[in-house]
Amino acid sequence: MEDKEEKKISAVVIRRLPRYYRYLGELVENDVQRISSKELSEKMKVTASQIRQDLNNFGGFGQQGYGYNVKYLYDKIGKILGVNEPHNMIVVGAGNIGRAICNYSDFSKRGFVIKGLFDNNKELEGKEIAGVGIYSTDKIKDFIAENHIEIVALTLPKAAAKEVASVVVEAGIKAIWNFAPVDLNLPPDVIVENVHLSESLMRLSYAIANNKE
Amino acid sequence: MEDKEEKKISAVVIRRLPRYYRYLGELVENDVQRISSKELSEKMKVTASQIRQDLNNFGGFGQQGYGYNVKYLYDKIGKILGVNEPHNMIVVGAGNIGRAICNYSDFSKRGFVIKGLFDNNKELEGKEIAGVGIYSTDKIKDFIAENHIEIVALTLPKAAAKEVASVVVEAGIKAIWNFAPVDLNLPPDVIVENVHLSESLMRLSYAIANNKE
DNA sequence: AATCTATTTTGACATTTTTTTAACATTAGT
DNA sequence: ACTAATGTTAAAAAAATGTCAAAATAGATT
Repeated sequence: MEDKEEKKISAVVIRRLPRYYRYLGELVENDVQRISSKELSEKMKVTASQIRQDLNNFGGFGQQGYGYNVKYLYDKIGKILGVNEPHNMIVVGAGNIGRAICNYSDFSKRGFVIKGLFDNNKELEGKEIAGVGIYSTDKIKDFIAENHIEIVALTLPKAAAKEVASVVVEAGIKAIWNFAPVDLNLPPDVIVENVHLSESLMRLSYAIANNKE
Repeated sequence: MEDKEEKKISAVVIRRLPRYYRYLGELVENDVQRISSKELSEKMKVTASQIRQDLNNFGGFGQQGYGYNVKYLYDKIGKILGVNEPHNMIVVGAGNIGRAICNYSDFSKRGFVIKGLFDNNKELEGKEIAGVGIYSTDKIKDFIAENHIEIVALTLPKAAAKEVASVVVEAGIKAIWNFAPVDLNLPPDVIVENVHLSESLMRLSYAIANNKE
């Protein structure tokens, strides 16, 4: 076994990285050259120790007595997160959320390129939204093969989401961004990132009910 | 100090509750009367121990030798999450995400009642989306006071989100559902639930980059 | 320009806290 | 009486925090 190097990074760490990335991006924009874990921790309201610990999972990006070079660290985290190279993506379901994703230019800035929007509504076929062409759902499989699609966003009702999920997995897709309120049970090598708005809202309502101090 | 009963429930537990609630809801729909933590754990792919542990944070809802009564447990969790009584809500920002929220009927089923949609675009004023009236942003403060609004959803660019956040907090709002890619730094008694789509997508791209096994 | 000193700050590790999993005694159902 | 399954306690694992030696900087001094 030559996998001695493969230390698995825990999910809680990964969950924090994009936030670091966002803050560092703002610093880059403001031409800040360097930052210490202490300073960053104050901005972000986490402990400096955690920031250093998290970063050291991937190697030492800082320098003692100096801190971190902002641009360098930003690029490093970007690379870790895989936003240094483009990812082709399609969206299935041309409802409001599907359209919102197509319209949201931040994704393409980060290298997430939306190649097509799919919907069962025949009337939409041939039209486009924010420059993204709309196609009939039955063309998904071919489209995936022909356009090197890596990510499929599902913005559909739950039954439809399940169906489409198995179709695209058959077509070789390994990454699904799921907005339907359902757990897609897919093979273990398929990654599903869920965005469950109802659950998010319920957490908020829990907090409201228990906000007495 | 008479707060001896106030054991703080950890955030990871709360994060799991809505998912239990969803599964139990499906069981209710399918007229399932009872379920054991073991059975539920197999469906949900978590340990039975965790389910029991989580539920026992709030008291014993089950019965030894029997399991849990589905409907009873469903209602109990619903009550814990605060979805047993309605919450009035407004959405600020009539872009795609704002409209998606207004259109999504599941929220109102759960008692989240959208009373108004606000936008700076004067042309939208007076119109409505999915039965929700659209108003000018400068009317927010009065509207909150007159309509007993509890939750404000912010579906705006980050600068605008920050501005509106401080306005609504001044108006007494304690719960914000934030879709803008920014950390709203608000007083500690104001709860912010973030939905950061870019961060979600980056976690997916991290997983893609590290999906070799 | 070189050297010294005080200060800063990382990376590593030790400790503490939290979270998860396992074990089991107890209770209810069959 | 036997089985099933909870609630609870204990153990294990994971995560967060605190500590500190080593390294580098920045400033002072020669």
